Amino acid sequence: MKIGELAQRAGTSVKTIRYYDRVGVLCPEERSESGYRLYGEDALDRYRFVRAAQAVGLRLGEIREIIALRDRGETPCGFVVDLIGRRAAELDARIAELQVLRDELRSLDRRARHLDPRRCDPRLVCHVIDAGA
Amino acid sequence: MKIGELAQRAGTSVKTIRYYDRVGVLCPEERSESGYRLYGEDALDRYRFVRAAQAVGLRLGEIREIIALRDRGETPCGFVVDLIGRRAAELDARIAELQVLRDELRSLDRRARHLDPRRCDPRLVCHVIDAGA
DNA sequence: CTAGAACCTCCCCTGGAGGGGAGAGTCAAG
DNA sequence: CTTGACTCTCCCCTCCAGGGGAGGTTCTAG
Repeated sequence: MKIGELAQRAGTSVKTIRYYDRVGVLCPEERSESGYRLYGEDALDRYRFVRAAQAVGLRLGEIREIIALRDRGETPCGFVVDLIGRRAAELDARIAELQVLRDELRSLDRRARHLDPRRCDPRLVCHVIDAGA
Repeated sequence: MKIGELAQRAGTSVKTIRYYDRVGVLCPEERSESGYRLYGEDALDRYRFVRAAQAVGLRLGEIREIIALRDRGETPCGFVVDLIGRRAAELDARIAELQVLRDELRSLDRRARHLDPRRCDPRLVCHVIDAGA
């Protein structure tokens, strides 16, 4: 199967499939004499795996490592478990940061509603934000 | 005051100050004959305002708009309140997304610990992720 | 007067996952 | 035989807030 058919059956773009080849997560089985990428049926499963892994927040570089382990005959489970554990911890930290920021915005918002714009200090750009700094 | 002194007193880099000029959030009062940026004392307050606005998640383009309103003699409060309200709503949405993702990762993690790597289907890249797809 | 510090503009680089398009080769049907 | 669809590689562009450095002025202290 050539790249166009794979892209269509996978419901994605030719550009994406080429990009996946380039970063090493979905390489063609072989090339035709003229250099066309040729894929087998399993390319479709591989594509779905890549998407599933992306959907849980893994980056293509990490997905490539998982695939490389598998291709070396090792079971990547341990690596994957580590990876998702770390990613979950990172997410926790990120979520906490965003919550702090959101709470700050909410309190700025509440305070701003009690401020009178006419009592703005003309020397400041905006007392809503200056006051919150 | 020239750019180097401003950068030092503000505790930032010359590059950053030049960048702020370029995007229009902190422009010099004037230029010397030789083209050097010359700043007044208020540049320091302006700088702090920009940093405060960045700290609550506003982008330089938005900060520029706030400053532009102010420079046109309008009070940007309404605009700012809208902006932070929208940003807070965006953050809520983003936080919810990340929480979903994190919960998914946690459940993958829990399930993975009960799987036996030796029972991995060799045709799959990784049953941990495939199973979660 | 001269060395070196400070300043200028201009251009490329980062990271992630591709998108857009140029220019050229290849393949199938009419 | 030709046309049009498909494919190839290569290069630039996106977003964001700058960082790095080249190559060229200008200022300042000794």
